[in-house]
Amino acid sequence: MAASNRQGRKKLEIKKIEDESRLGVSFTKRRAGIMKKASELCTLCGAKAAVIIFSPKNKVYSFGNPNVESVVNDYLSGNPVRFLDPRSAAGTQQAANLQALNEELQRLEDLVEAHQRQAEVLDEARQKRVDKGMWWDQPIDSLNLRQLEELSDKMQLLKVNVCREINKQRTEGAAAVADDIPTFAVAPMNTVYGGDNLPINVAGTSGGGGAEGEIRDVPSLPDRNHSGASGSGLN
Amino acid sequence: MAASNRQGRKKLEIKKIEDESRLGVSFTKRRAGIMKKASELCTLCGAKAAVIIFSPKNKVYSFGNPNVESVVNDYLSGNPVRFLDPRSAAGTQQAANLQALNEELQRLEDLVEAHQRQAEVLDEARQKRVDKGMWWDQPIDSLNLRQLEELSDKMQLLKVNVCREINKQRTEGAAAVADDIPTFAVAPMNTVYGGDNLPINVAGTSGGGGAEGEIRDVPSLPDRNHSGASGSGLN
DNA sequence: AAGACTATCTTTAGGAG
DNA sequence: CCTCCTAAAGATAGTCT
Repeated sequence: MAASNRQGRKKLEIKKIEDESRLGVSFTKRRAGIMKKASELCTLCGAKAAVIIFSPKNKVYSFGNPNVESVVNDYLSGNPVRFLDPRSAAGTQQAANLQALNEELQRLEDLVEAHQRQAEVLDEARQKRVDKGMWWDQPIDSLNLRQLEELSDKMQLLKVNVCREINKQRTEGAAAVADDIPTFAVAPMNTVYGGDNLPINVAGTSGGGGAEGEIRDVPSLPDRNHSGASGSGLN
Repeated sequence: MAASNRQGRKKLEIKKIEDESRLGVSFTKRRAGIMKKASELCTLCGAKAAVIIFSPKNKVYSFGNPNVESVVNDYLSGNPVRFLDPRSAAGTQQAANLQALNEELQRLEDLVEAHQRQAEVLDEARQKRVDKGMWWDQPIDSLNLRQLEELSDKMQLLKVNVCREINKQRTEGAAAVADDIPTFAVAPMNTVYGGDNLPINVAGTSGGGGAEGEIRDVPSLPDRNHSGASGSGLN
């Protein structure tokens, strides 16, 4: 009914909306829009895509074709990781740090590999023993256990080194960043920040206004078939 | 240029585009559109978001605010815990890096702890059973084994993330920070850090773009399923 | 807070260079 | 592969129910 004097859309500057209630409405509308666009892209072009959005209140919304996990997985595993190149910092103290870190990483990797092999062997071996009715043979997992502990040790070490390395880098570039940001530490890492005791999705980003975002464009990588589509209820 | 008979937009059905060349053009345009929308959503509403798109030819494109890793990590772990005050470096790229790294480190710590506990329990339990003469009880190490494999997976992931973060921090500083609307500039992540590009992951494409895609909306933590033994060792 | 409406702004198919 | 153009299709801010 009514007057036809309805207002139409007004141009909106792309900057943080301060009005909470409008922000919420816009968020909902735009979120839906993005999801729709993403699904259209998938349908039209046969692309695989994932969209993950955390509302300002940290609720999660996501879209994925064929599903989020698969896409994220491919993304993660498709980004080749190179060890750090000490040469780029040749002669500096950093070079030494990187060198140490690299060694740590290498050892870590070796361990992982060894463990994977070990796991296979273990499984196979046990299966074999079981098949033969030698289900009592058990010294095997004490070995397993030792490896596990070694692994833990290595991880601790890695963590320490990474912390130290990061701290060093941060101090060096302090000019730009300024301020005394809490230092990375191995021990006191339990200082929970964020205050609120939300059971799950809490994000402490509060103050941050920035919204630059990062965009990347990587050459390629073949992908593997992952199917599956889990359905999930809306909330 | 003769005729000014320019055609305007035509309605397009939302179904797979068969014409390869048109598909490519549409893909490019729509992909850019989605990225833009996502960044606008982040700016307007202060949301965190990540978009990952695989072209039909499996090239990867992504957007993330504050960065893909962080959002994906939060999505995967469902519990963003902050240990550093993000505000101290609010808005800077470093803040994002530190945050992501911190998350990884926390997870690492948790893993180590869990495994140490596990190791103790295992050892104790077995000892107890052995003492009681129940040396036949062995289902225990099948569990052990599963955990081991999961651990390996996580370490792999950890390594990836740590490496990337470190590299990012090292290369930063020279990188001009484009202000303004996030330019969808290409940041060649694959640029060699260690020397050369190694062949990385493989995966079968099977362009089957299904169709639908899955949309989810959860206030709580999503499932953390990511089994799949991705083959190949990147790195 | 959820829909409906509408005027307007934004995206993009198709085509040309 | 791009960029630019046009005009139609689509998304949506503001408003009212």
